[in-house]
Amino acid sequence: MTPSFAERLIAWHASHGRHDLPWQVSDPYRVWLSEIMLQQTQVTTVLSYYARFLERFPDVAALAAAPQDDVLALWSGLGYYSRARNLHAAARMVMERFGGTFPRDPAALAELPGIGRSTAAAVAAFSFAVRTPILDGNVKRVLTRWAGIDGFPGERAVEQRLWRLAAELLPADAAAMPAYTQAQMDLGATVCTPRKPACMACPLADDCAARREGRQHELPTPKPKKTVPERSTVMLLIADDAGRLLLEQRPPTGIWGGLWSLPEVPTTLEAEAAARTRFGLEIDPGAAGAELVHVFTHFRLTITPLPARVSGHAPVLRESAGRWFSRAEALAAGIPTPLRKLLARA
DNA sequence: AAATCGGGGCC
DNA sequence: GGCCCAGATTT
Repeated sequence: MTPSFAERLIAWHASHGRHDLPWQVSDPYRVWLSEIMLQQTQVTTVLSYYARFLERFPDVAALAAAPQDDVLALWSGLGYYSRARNLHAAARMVMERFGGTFPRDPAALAELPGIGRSTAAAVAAFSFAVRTPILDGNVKRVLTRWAGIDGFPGERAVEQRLWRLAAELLPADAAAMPAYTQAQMDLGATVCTPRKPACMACPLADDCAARREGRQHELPTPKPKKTVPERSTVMLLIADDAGRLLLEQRPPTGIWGGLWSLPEVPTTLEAEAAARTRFGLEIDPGAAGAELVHVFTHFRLTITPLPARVSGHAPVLRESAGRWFSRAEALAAGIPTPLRKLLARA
């Protein structure tokens, strides 16, 4: 009798899986934090952020008690800043609704902001050995290949089929859930990789549909692609006599939500008027610096940096709309990556 | 169902 | 330059 899907994965994980990751613990706070950081972010990138974050916020109570700016500052550079805002909000909900103790029910976990079905399942499986399936990018890749499932996994029908299959393949023994869940992630990350999968090292190769049909490189079916729009903006580097820069906090939602960034105008022509109306500052713009291209998933942003010196005050002074940051203060704050690059230039 | 959210690693 | 990554939320 050949071992089951789950049995083979667990046996493979025991000898070939990753066992040294810092979030491989049963503390739901640490598991949750790692899962959020690992959403769309690779393990090697997360490691240093995770250590720094835990040092500053060792438990959910410490995180809940912190100001949002502190949380965003530690998140700066990781991207998808709604993750940080949701993390903070969820910490406060855990304190208020659950007295600081994470629920073990995946459905309850999924009601916390930033925790979807798969992340909730991962937290429950790792922390409490709940018998519930995950379906992240790794698992989607493993399952579409092993079962030979065609169609983009982002489509509802395909995704539903994958969830059903993931549930059917769960190990019988709930105690095996932490190892089984980790095994799926590790197999996807180290063997069943997007390019050049190491099928010779795969415990599922014997009955893998994609391997049998030579379709490893066709599955999962890629997302239909579209052309990305181009956008441009001018970022004002307004400096005072002390050389400090004027930053403003971005709206809580949207791109770089809640982060501190440079004031922006559509074109250099609007710079002086914007400084006057928004901040009550008279400025003397210099020559525009070299353009900086920043690529997002869904558009390309060309940034023109425009340095300017404060030359006086308008009748109505509104510096409260912004805040003066020294270079060191700016680098320590929650700022988007392009600003970090601009600060590194001079 | 599609769009919105970033940034880094990798080929 | 394109694709990928331990996705969730909004529209």
